Amino acid sequence: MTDGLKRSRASGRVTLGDVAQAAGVSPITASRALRGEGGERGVAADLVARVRDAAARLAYVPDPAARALASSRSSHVVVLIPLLTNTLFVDLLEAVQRSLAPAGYQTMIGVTHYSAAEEEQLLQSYMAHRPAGLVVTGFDRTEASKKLIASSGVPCVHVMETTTLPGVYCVGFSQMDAGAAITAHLLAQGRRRIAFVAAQLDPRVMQRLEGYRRCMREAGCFDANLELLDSGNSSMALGGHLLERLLSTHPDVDAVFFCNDDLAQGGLMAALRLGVAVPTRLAVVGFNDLTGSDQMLPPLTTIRTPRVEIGEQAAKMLLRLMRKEAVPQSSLDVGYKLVVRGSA
Amino acid sequence: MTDGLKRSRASGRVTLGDVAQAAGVSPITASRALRGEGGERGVAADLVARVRDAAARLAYVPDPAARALASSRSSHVVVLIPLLTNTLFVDLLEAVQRSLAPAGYQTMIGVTHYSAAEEEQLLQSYMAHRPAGLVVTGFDRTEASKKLIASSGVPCVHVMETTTLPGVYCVGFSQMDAGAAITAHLLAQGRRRIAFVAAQLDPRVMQRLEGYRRCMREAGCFDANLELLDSGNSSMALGGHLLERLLSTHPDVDAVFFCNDDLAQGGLMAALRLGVAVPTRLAVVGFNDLTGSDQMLPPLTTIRTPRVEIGEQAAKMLLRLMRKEAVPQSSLDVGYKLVVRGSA
DNA sequence: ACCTCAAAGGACAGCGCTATCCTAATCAGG
DNA sequence: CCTGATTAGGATAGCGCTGTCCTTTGAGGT
Repeated sequence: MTDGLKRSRASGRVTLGDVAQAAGVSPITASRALRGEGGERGVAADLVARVRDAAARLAYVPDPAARALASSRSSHVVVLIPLLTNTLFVDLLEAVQRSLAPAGYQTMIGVTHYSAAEEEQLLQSYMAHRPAGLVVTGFDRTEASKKLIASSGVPCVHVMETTTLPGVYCVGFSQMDAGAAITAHLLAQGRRRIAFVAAQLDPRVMQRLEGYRRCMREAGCFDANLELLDSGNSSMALGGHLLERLLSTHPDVDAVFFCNDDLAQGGLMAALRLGVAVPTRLAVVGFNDLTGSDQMLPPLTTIRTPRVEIGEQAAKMLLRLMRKEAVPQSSLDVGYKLVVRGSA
Repeated sequence: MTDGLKRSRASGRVTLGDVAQAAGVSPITASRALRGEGGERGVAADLVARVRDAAARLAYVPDPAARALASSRSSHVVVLIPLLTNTLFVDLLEAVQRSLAPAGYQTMIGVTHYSAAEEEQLLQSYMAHRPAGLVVTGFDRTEASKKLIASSGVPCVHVMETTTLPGVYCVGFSQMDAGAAITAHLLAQGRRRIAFVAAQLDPRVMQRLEGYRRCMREAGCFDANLELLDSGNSSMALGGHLLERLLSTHPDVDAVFFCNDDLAQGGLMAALRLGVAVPTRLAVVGFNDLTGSDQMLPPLTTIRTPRVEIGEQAAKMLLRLMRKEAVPQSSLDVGYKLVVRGSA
């Protein structure tokens, strides 16, 4: 009952109650006035102004913990990506974060290391935080994870791939089509013995492989021996090793499709080292258009994947879902782009 | 007053109260039993076991929001880094995250883009979350930021640089010494006209520059014209441009010290393109030992910066601070390592 | 046998906010 | 003029946990 003039709490923190008092309204009205964005629940404009003003004057900062406890929804958005060492996902992450921050959402990152089990565990622990939204990579996860997501009721957007399954929100592009497109480019250049070299065999890599196969079959050039799949982690060094191995076992290849740019960059450096002329003797293409690919010698022909746009669109979609607004389309294909440079 | 057998709450969530009831103790005892790590407040061992067992049986997951509200300390650790596109910081971040996760701390990332103003704003908004700890990069920040950190009482560890200021916790290494060390290596190879090429002129880059200057002066080789500083963002492309510019204006240089590996990698590719023999005609060194530097042609001589160890040690130090344990030393120098490869 | 003191467990209250129900006021239609 | 629908604002009651006392118990000293 002892009301100070400004701060009633012992903690010294400015609370919603202080703002309400300063504005001459009840705490609930202050709460509603401050939150009211868009689909607000009718608070008179002059009251809103008065509350806003009081909040600004007192430098009021809402307490996310109290808000989360009372509403059982936090201001966190959990983003689950396979790896932080692949700039692809870092770009995606940054785009999501940049798009969500202005709306007051905090991003929490989980790294799954391409492991469905690890993802499940991360989900389990992050769900305790009652996140407001969820962004996950691809569709390849355990049944338990899927159930966890579905039963939690937390809005979820899947990125990097697309599906036409109803009720599943996703932003991505067709990895298979992109794989086929760059293979077609090599075929159009007159290449016939085109190898597919891959590491880090995640679902998206396998889809690119399918695109490659489809295209090679249609051209009558398919040969299963031209596929070199390595389960190791993708890196420049591995790309170099794989190219050496490929050239020694299949000296007749005239083009290589590396499933990722870091492998391709390593391959390109190995070719330089070995004195293999690119693109004359051997055409080389990559995938993703990562940093540095345009600086190689020769510059790398690749598929530019729109991860920034994917991140932005996913954030936009998630924002709608979190606000319970209508989402125009649950599956968004943002396409890809063939970037032709010197290597093919 | 209606007590169900298992779940008393309408939300269906298993609460601490449920666990306490199942274990036959009061909620506070359950709370203490479950939290008690190390410096616990005497709860009998058998009770602890009973509570732990009950929690496991009911699959109890504590609510971070409720915990944060009641204790005014969340389980979040805020990590502020300049950039997410520099693998240096990503490695650091991942190490911190990996070290903190087992202790139950969630990492929240803030990207400052090398801007003290942006950092201040991030701090302001993140502090509302009452983080349990803080990891920040370097010491270069606004007075307001410093005050915000100090007055909040949130434990804070500074990374990448060190200081002997009392009461300031930091883990890093001497950027200046490292800069001097690699310059000394070039001098030892008989190089005399050693250029310093830099972009992204953050405080740490300037410290490397100071190390370079000190070393060059001592060797009687100092020439201010050999410094090429560019305020743009560091990238391979820029490294290439800068090397070209340098060679055209100062054809007599016999070595280049790039302040960061991405610049150096770009420089190396440019040298290949231009037909400049490395290291015969021109020695090239970088800094940080980033991904791909060992795959260049020739492989890049550089300073390996121990960002993973910095991350781990910073996390360890922060953990101690958060638990109010004694910290052996407030300033930890983890050193650096000269990695000699083909380019110098 | 008395008193003191420390240790273990519990009762109580409240962190700061919002969901939910409720009241008062406004307005159109018969 | 009355009724019922609609709206704006408020009172109440927690969300799930932990800080801060307070009570109980038993050991140890004299």
